[in-house]
Amino acid sequence: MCKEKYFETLKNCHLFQGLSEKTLQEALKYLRAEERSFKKGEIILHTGQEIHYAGIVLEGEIECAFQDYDFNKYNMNHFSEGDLFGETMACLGIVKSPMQVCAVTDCSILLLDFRVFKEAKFECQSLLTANLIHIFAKQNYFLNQKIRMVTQKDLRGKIFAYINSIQPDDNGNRKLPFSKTALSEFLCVNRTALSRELRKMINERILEMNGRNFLIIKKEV
Amino acid sequence: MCKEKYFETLKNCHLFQGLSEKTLQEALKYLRAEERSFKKGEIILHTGQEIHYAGIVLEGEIECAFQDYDFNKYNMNHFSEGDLFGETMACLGIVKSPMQVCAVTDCSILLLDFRVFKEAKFECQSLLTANLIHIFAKQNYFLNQKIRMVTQKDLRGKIFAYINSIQPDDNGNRKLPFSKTALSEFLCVNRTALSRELRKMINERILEMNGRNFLIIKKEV
DNA sequence: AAAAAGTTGTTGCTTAGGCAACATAATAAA
DNA sequence: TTTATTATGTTGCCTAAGCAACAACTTTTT
Repeated sequence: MCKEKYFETLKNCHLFQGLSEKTLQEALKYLRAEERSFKKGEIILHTGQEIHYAGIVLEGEIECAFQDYDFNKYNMNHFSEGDLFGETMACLGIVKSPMQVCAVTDCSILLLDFRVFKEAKFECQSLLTANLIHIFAKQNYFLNQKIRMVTQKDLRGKIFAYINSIQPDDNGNRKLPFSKTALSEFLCVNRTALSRELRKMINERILEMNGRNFLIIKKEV
Repeated sequence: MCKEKYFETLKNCHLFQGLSEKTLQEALKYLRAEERSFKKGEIILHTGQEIHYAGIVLEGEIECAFQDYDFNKYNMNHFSEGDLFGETMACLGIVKSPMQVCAVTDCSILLLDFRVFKEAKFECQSLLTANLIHIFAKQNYFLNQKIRMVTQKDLRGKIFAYINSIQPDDNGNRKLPFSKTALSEFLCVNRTALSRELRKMINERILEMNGRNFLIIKKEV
């Protein structure tokens, strides 16, 4: 369970706002709280690693980032003492982390089992809140994806990130859900530049395009 | 209250998942649901307009965007039938909308008063969920801001968007909470390019810089 | 079916900004 | 204090991608 030492930090954490010491203790038990320590530079959560927990930073600094095949790092977020992280994945029930969490300094983390939030009771209000939480988590996830796409360093990276995010059908075809003009707006790039880059990718046999259908031929290594 | 016509849409909306027809009716009453219609191209919510409501798209398509002083549009999100929007602002209690919501096609919207979600009951679980919702809303807001920054079309725009987001002290000074190197990572730009652009802005007397302290002299018009 | 509105592709021109390569401060660690 | 380490600034080179201007095609509206 949680050490006395971090009590103040927890009381100031938004998640526990308004709770008395006694109920805080109950809440921690309810959430199966567990403390972990990490050294500076240590990876707290690897890309692809399974997660069932959210975490609170008790001490130190951590950061959250996407990492590419070519080890480009896309900075997403910094967390310091009292911050909650990982709640999106935990609430969405995504078990394989799409990003990496890493210790910027030596730090101490409190793990919380967020699966309990999904045990909704069947009266109207708690159902609504459970649903709302799910919506938030989804929206959050979407925004993360969007940031990931728009921060790719070149147009090709953005295109790839987007097309990859579309679920392929049985033949590996990925259908663009809207016009290419809309895609350029979504990716915040110039439409004609998008058109040009797509042409290039097709000429280089990286991609096949048939109207709004895409087929990835050669994965970027 | 809500027309029969849209009952199916509402039942398929994630917010109301798991509710019976009867409880759905109760929930709508509880949330003070009101229907509104908009024509294609019409603005549903202006930048800066006061909001106390979230909304569900009953019919049609809408889009959500930041709009700049120079009328550049930063596409954020599309919503279609059954989608919930505006919940972040509603939950955060931000009354002046930082973005514009606009009808892509003729549409029908159901307004919901989300202030009720904040009437937390004082038992542990409902408090936790209320807090979690707040955290989500904040995180969401943050991600929106971040997208807004990284999608600015030039470096100067990104810098401006970032510096503006820092609360100034009484003298109008804005203190960078981290190193400039970290800023370049956060904005996903090249560090040396950032350094160069800051130099330019200082030479043009747009900005004053003193270590990590910034003073905006001339606001972009 | 005609007109209007929207989508897609193409191709020059131009430049913002990424990158490399360096120097110098400022902090932190030994 | 000395030595690492990390932060910051500068500058030249070069290319990716924004923009304008156009043509052709599709879809929607009347």
